[in-house]
Amino acid sequence: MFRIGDFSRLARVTIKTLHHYDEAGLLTPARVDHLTGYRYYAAAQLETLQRILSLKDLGFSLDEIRGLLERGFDPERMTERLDERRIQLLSSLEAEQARLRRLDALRASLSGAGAQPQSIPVVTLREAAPIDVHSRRQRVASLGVEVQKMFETAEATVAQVRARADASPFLIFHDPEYCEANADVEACIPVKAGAQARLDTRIVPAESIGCVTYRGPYDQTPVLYEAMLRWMERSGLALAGPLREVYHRFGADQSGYRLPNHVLATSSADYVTELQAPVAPLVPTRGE
Amino acid sequence: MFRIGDFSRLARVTIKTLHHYDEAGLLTPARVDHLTGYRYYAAAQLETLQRILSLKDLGFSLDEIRGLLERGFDPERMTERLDERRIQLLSSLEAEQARLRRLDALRASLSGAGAQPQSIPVVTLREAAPIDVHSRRQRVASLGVEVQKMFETAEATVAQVRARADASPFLIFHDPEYCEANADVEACIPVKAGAQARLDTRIVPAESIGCVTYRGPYDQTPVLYEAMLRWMERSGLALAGPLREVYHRFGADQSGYRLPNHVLATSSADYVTELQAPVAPLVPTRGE
DNA sequence: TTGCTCCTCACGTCACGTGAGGTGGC
DNA sequence: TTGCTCCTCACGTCACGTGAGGTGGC
Repeated sequence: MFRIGDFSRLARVTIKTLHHYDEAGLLTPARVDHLTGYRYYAAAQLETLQRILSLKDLGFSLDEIRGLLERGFDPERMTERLDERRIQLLSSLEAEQARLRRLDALRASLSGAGAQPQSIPVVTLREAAPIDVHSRRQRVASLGVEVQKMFETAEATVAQVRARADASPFLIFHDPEYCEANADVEACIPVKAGAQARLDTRIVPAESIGCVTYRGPYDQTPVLYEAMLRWMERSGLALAGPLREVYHRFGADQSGYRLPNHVLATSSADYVTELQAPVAPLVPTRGE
Repeated sequence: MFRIGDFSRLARVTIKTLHHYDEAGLLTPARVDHLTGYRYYAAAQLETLQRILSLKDLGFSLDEIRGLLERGFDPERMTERLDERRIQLLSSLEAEQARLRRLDALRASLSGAGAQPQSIPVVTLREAAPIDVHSRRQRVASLGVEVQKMFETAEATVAQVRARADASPFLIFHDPEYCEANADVEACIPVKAGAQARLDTRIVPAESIGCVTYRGPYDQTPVLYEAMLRWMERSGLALAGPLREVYHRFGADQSGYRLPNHVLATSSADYVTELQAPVAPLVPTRGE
């Protein structure tokens, strides 16, 4: 039998940790003195503790460890849990590597001449979920009235079958380079899942995207597109799909459909627009 | 001005996060209605929020971010912080990769025939700090009385100058393979830092070591040595220095010196011994 | 007897999440 | 007027860390 202090020294954990494992029902002392409350541990419990610490090191929570150890040892369940953890670990490894790339990018941009608060990126990287849309695609002479018309008719069509989802409409630029004249564009209206029966829909797939949001008239897009490209370059990312512009707040005609008030702007100064660029790492990430 | 709900949607954070940043003094709303307490955010604050999120993503705490952003932008301080974070990130990346190797090792040992609770390793990996010792090294015919004598005289020598540190004595096996006959061994007594003036000392350097602790007579060492080797192989680790055995609780003569009671055992059944193997990854870890 | 070990509350950490219960805005 | 948005407590999360204040053991 070991007193808690000796036991903790041998296992190189704190007494508080042992208290905690006792409370959590993970490792109950072999004997507890009824009068003094002193905890005494058996030599064999040193091994149990090491197993607990091994599993904790692999990233399991104390609850999971209790589940894995308490009712006998089930190698199959253990294998399953390990496989789950493996996947989590791999993706967190990739995430950390991406983080490191972004950190290096920021560092590099600071050591350049124009070190300014502007160096801290406003572009954010996120994983976009797949989204159902009703869309119309065509080539337009310029990004003006023609595009507006595409959205109006698409909105009206979706409104007729009451399939509008509560998400912002967006425009996809299908040309390899962003261009404003003679552009191949697709106007997309998010629709509810399950609207395929009543409507011509397609799914915009899940992607990693870089995003920047800005307020004001649309003429800022080219500037932000440049900023986006610089960010991608510094972050070690490459364009992996067509660019798109999401309209969070905008002006609309509303003939044949109705939009909630909070998405409508009366002045172009109040427009809220987001530029999105699907991206993929230039350096392929190491997986298996 | 945006209401908090719109602002949070645009930035893809929760309202609660904005509340939290307000409380933390990180991002105070441009205007707060005195009557209703409603928070209103300016369009320019969207950028500030993105910068905050960028830095948070790189792993900075909210406190650190406040420090970096609040009193003007200091590129030098930022660069310093980034460099610190870079080091942390690199080492956590290495740790995660090692974790993955250990997970795979455990997984492999489970799919083998003898899937048993024993598969969960009791060997633990840790970083040992450098340690000052007084030692004597010699070749001994067997690991018995001769070794004991080495420890007794070393303890007595250390005791004379009152330089004993509160740590367990250990034996280093200098032969390339663990052997019990005609072995080149070194008995080490931990001493206080600053004892070099009065005593012949050396420093056992910092190392990554695999450890197993057991209780009972010394005859278990060979068995645990085997277990240690199997663990190293599965974990992708190689022996990187001489093996050692640490005596946490043992029998002693105490002629010419005194040990605290809790390290003394009256029966060999109560001995507590730890086997330590300095290790290094077989696959060199990727750094820069 | 003295100092050391151990005990049980109770609160803190970090970045929010999750209700409860209530009020303002369109 | 109704439903929606927003508000402020207040407590929970996870694996312990950090005292406070007190008692047993050698």
